[in-house]
Amino acid sequence: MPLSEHTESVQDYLKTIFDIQREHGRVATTVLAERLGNSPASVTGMIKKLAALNLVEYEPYQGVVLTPAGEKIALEVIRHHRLIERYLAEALGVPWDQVHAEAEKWEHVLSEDLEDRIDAVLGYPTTDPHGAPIPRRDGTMPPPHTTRLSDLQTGQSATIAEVSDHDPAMLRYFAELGLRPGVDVTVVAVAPFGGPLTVRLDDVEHAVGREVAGYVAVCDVTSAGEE
Amino acid sequence: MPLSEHTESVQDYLKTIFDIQREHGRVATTVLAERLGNSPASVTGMIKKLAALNLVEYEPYQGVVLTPAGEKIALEVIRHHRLIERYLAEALGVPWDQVHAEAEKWEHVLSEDLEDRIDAVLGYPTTDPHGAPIPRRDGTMPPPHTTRLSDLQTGQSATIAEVSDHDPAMLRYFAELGLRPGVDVTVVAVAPFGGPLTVRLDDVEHAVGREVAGYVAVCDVTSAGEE
DNA sequence: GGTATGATTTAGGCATTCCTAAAACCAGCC
DNA sequence: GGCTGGTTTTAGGAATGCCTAAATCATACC
Ligand SMILES: [Mn+2]
Ligand SMILES: [Mn+2]
Ligand SMILES: [Mn+2]
Ligand SMILES: [Mn+2]
Repeated sequence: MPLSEHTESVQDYLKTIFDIQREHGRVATTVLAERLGNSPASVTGMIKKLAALNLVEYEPYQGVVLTPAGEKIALEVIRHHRLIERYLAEALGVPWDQVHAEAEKWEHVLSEDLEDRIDAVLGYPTTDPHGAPIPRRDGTMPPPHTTRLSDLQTGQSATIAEVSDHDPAMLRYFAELGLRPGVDVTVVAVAPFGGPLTVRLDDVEHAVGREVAGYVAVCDVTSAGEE
Repeated sequence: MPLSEHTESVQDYLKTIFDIQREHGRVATTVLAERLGNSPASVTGMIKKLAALNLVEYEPYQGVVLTPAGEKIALEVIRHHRLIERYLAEALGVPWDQVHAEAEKWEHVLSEDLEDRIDAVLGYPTTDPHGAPIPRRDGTMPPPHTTRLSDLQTGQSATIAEVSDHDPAMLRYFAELGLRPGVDVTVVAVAPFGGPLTVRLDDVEHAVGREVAGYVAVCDVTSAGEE
C-alpha cells in the first residue's frame, strides 16, 4: 500500500493528526480543523472516512488517534516532506524559509525511487534544514526534543536542535540571528515577568522574546562551570 | 496568471492539445480523449470549460484550437515538464525511460522560483533528455524537427535530434542501441515493402523496424559522398 | 438526395472534498 | 440536577472531473 493509494487530502490529514498527537495526545476535531484551515464540519466528514479506512480510531465527540496503519502513512509523508526540504536547501540553494511551501506540494507526488535517489545524494541525512528528524525508511523516528530555549536558566548553555518551520518570517529572523540547528547558545540573562532572554550566539548577544524562544528546541544543556 | 491558477486537469488538457495541434492542426474530441485516456463525453465537458475560460476556441463538432492565452499556459507546463526531465536525468541519475512519469506529476507543483533555480543549475539547457526543445521563459520554442529516421535513403547520414518519450520500453531499446540525441547515424540499407532499416551507430550495425524508425527525428542530413 | 456510420454532444450519475447553518451533545457551574 | 457555552455532528449544497448510455450531428457514399 504505497502512498499514492491515498489522496493528497488524506495524506495531509494523517500528517497533521500525527503532529498534533505528538503534542496533545488524542486529536480533537476543532484543533485539526484549525491546523488544516478547514471547517470543523468538513473535518468530521473526513475523519469518518479515515476511520472507515482503518487509518484512525474515531470515537464520536472524543476525537481521533492514528492506527498503526495510519501512523505508517503519516511517517512516509513526513519522510518525503523533510527529505525534500533538505534536498531543496542543500542541492538547489532554496532559502530555509521557502523550502516548506515547496515540499508541501511535492511530497505528494514523489516516487519511492526518487525518494531513494535523493536520500543517497544527500548521504542519508537524519534531519531537515530546521533540525526536525527525518523518519527512517522502516517507519521509525527519534523522539522530539522536549527542552525549549525558553526553558533555560541564566548561565545555561545548549545546542540548538530544532526551530519551528511554519512561519517564514520567524525563520528569516532566526537566520539573521545565526540561530540554526547545531549552533551553540548561552543564556546571558532572563528578564522577569515573561520578558525577553538575552542569548549569546557566535559571541554576539541578542535579546529574544520569550514566546519566540518557545519555538526553538535545544539539546546538550550544561550549566555555567559544568564541563 | 501563474500556472497554479489552473487545475492539474486543465494544465494536462492544454499541454495535450498543444501537442496534437502541432501534428494535426485542429484538435478533434476523439483524438484528445484517446490521448488523455478519458471518454469523449468527458472531453466535451472539459472543452466547454476551457472555452469559457478563453483558453481554446471551440466550434461544436469541429474540435478546438488553443487561444494565445491557452498556448502560453501549455508552453509553461511543457517547460516545467522538460526542465524536470532534464534535471532528473542529469542531477539525480534517473534513467531516461523513467523521467517522464515523474515529471508528469511534478510539473504541476513546481514553483517559478524553483524552476529558475533548476534552469540555472543545469546551465540553461535547450533540450530535454529525449531531445525535445525546452520552451523558453518568454514562451517561444523552436519548431520541431520534421525529418524522421524512417525518411532517410540508403547511404544518407544524419544526427539523431529527438526520440519519442512516451513508451518506456522503446526508450530502453533505443538506449541499448546507443541511439540517443546528438549521436550520428548512417543508413546502410533500406529493405523494401516497409521492411527494416539497417543503420550504423557508433560503428555497429543494427536492423531497426520501419515503424520504430518513425519515432526518431533527425537533423543535419547528408548523402554519401557529400561534405 | 437519402442513408448509414462514426464522431460528438447531451443526459443523468457518482466520488471527492469542501462549505454554511442548524441541531445535538457534553461538561462545568450554580 | 438543570442550565449553558462551546464543541461536534448532521443536513443540505456546491464545484470539479470523471463515467455510461442515449441522443444527435456531419459527411461520405450509393
Ligand atoms: Mn501537503
Ligand atoms: Mn521542516
Ligand atoms: Mn501531468
Ligand atoms: Mn521528454
